[in-house]
Amino acid sequence: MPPSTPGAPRQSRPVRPAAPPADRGGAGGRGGAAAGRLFSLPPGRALEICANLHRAILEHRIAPGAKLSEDEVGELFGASRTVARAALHALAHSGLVTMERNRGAFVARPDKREANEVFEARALIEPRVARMAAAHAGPADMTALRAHLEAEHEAVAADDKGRALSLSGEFHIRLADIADQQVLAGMVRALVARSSLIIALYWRRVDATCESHAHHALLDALEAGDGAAADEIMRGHIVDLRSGLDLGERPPAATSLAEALGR
Amino acid sequence: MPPSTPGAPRQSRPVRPAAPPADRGGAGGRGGAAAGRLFSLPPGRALEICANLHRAILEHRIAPGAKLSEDEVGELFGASRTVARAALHALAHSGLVTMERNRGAFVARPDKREANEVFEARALIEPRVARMAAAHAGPADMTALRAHLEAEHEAVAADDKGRALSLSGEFHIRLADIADQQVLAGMVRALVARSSLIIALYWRRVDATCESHAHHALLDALEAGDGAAADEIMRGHIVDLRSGLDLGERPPAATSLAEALGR
DNA sequence: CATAGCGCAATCGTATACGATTCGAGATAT
DNA sequence: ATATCTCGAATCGTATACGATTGCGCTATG
Repeated sequence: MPPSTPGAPRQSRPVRPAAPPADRGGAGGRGGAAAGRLFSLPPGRALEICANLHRAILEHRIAPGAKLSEDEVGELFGASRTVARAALHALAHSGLVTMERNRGAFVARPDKREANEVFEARALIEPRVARMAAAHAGPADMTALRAHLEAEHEAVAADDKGRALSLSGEFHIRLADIADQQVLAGMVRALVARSSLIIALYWRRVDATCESHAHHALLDALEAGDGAAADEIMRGHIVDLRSGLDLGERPPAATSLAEALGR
Repeated sequence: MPPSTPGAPRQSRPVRPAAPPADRGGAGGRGGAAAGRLFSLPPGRALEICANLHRAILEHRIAPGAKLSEDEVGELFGASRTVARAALHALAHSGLVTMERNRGAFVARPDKREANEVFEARALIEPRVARMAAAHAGPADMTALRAHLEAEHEAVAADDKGRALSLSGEFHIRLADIADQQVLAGMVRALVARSSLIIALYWRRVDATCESHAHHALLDALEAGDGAAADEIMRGHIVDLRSGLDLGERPPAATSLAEALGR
């Protein structure tokens, strides 16, 4: 319909937020359609923008603290400010951006305290999710997970940090979907997203990012249907992740801004 | 302040959705300001509408399934559709309303499955929160909690079901605030809100609603600084709550609509 | 030279307008 | 009498317009 009208003077490169419009759906097992929704937005342009920004942030293509002007976002995606605004609000609710009245939206910059809280929450929730996943995983799920790990390896091999991190987080989300717990899955989604911000700010370990063998171990536990093992492995994995953060340091000074996104 | 410009032809009484504009702040202990925010909206009219609808839903003044027309909500609160829309979106993000494209917003009607998931999540999260609260609670917190229990009793004595339920839920939120865990507190807030919808749909126990002595027992555990006890009591409390639901029954047919809110 | 006052540009908040979609009532044919 | 089709009202989705607020740079002054 209307969006195709590229003729408009609005050129401004589309910033190519990431890959094609490929939506992640598909592969997942029984998860179902509704379970995969990141935001509680009705399908539409706003959701598309939301998903794109979400990915861009998760892949560290936009730095924490960057300003997300409504005008800019709108023009960038060829939509009006109204739509951009809705997308930013959705992002704000998921904790990825903060909004200040009459000031605008900014990519969130979780402080040390919040970072600790996020990982404490993950340490509480995800082991249980892993346990449930072990109880629910079917052959199709295992196949999908194996393919996912493969993709993770490829990203690491290609030294594509952003994508590797993104996939690593997505692994946790897939587990939640397999566990067939939509409520917990929603929480995991939000926590993983915020974790990405935290990692962007406080990560200190330079070596193999999240490519720890924990994911493989989890796969094994799931295959064996060993819920207790999955629980324990996940707990250790989260603790390990947190240990890779430097939570004694003060948040690095606010980085420049939107221009840090490649402009 | 600014909206005083009543000159506009828009009269429509503000509908006084519930009680005075009393915001719940204050009493809470160290929680702080930011912790108490229900929605990630910048202060403004939208937040006010959001909070009002939120309370109305939590007090069962609006039934699950009721339609929330943008026009209607807007005129009801003397705001334009734009603002109403933002408020409804915020509510949708917190899971209290569902939005269907080109159809509108409706108060959510969690199905049996979702109800179970919500209480499973609460059974996982809240015991831990209670344990943390026991470790953090100070004298001021205890005083506030005692006052809160007092209010709960009063509401029950006055046979004000809606308010009693609302206060009962708020008790759980206060615990999360005392625990000084904003992330978990946010989750508890959302879960409590959804629980209210679930109770509206599936509650079967007619006797003393949530006025079980569990809250008193929790108070005692907190006072003694006994985290383990608080954990266990809370777990039992959640299980008890869930046992009061009839999750074998099919959701009652959708009630009329917004007019059920007293207008 | 440092500081306070002032004006302007940028951005957000809100309202309104118009096109698109959906659902339901009424008419018509079988 | 029932089922189907068509048309219309209601409601949402999106765009645009205007007023308000904020922050910043410039100028004037002690």
